[in-house]
Amino acid sequence: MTGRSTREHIVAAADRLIYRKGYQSTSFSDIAGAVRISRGNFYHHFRTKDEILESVIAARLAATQQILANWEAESEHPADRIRSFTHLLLANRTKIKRYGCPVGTLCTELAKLGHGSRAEANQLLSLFRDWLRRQFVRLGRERDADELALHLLARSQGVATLANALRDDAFLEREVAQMCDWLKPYEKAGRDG
Amino acid sequence: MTGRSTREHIVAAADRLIYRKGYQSTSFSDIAGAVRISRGNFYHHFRTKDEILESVIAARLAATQQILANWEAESEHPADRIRSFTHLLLANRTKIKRYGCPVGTLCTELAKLGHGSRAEANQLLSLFRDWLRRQFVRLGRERDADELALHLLARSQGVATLANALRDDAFLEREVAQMCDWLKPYEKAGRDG
DNA sequence: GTCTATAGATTGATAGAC
DNA sequence: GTCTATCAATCTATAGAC
Repeated sequence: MTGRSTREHIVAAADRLIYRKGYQSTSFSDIAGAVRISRGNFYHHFRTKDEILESVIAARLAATQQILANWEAESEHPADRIRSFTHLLLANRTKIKRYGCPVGTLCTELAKLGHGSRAEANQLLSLFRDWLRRQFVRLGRERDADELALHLLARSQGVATLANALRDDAFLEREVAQMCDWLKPYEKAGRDG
Repeated sequence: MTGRSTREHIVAAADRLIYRKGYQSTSFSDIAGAVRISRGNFYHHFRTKDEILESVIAARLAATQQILANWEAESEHPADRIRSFTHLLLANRTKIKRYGCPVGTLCTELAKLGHGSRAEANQLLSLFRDWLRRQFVRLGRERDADELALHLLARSQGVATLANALRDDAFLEREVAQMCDWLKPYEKAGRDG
């Protein structure tokens, strides 16, 4: 029980607040209040607000890679792994209904702000995209694996956006089930091949 | 040629800026600069920034209803009308790649801000939802017309989100084509019934 | 109806004591 | 490493002259 460093506390609080309120709406005062430190103490750990964002994105990238690695460890068959991805929407349903997808909403906000960390935020999408692509390759879809990955990514983004706006549980469950239905033909082909 | 009133100019400029930069990022200075009036003059036309947002949403609701009415006038068959909806993504591709979907990004931002006009922004989604639902009813899908409408709405939201993040034209065209493919079975059933 | 001037709050960021 | 005090800029909003 070493306890996390102040820097780690700052990143964790900023991560949470940026997800809930958005980057621009999250002020130093907000983060300072959450971490219980003074605003001035911030600049001992980070030079600018943008630097905090960079650390938050880096932390999310690391966490995402961990999730993807876990899904690979939990299931051998690619179709099961892809289902783990779609079920993220169900596992995080409460937060998604309240705050949307943490990846999609950040990418959208940074795009509108013309923010310099937009590319780094997009890497979060790329992690899922590349991981899904590899699963479809293993299902024998080398030819269109990336298209299929982007299709599923887009579907889940759209579901998160509408689930957030409408706060509709039935819709969310229905769409996840449909994504799994959509996957079935590819799964069969994978087992055949 | 009566010319638009100052108030209309303000709403038009705010609409454009809110789409491009987001609501929170759009300041009175930004709008004043675009309309070429002083900041103080604002408050002769609107009491608060939130009131401008309300007017912008009202203008978008009116414009959306006009678009839907046009689609109905242009095509008699519901499937053709639904295709008009999906082709919005192509017609507005340049803006969507830069700024995302004006409806989805506004709903997402207002949800994160916990803004009072969130419900009004969601009415923009409802306009599309209800209109699509009516088209599916006319295709003989009374039972699941609303589900189908939400499905298509979610798909288009996801496509807009990813097209914005990735700035990928091929992806956008591919997904719109796939939405049209998805529609075909319902269209046939509609013609049969 | 438009302007200038300014209030009052908050923002990101800095300086320096402890 | 944490604090208080403060700066300069920006924001929404108001008051009042013209």
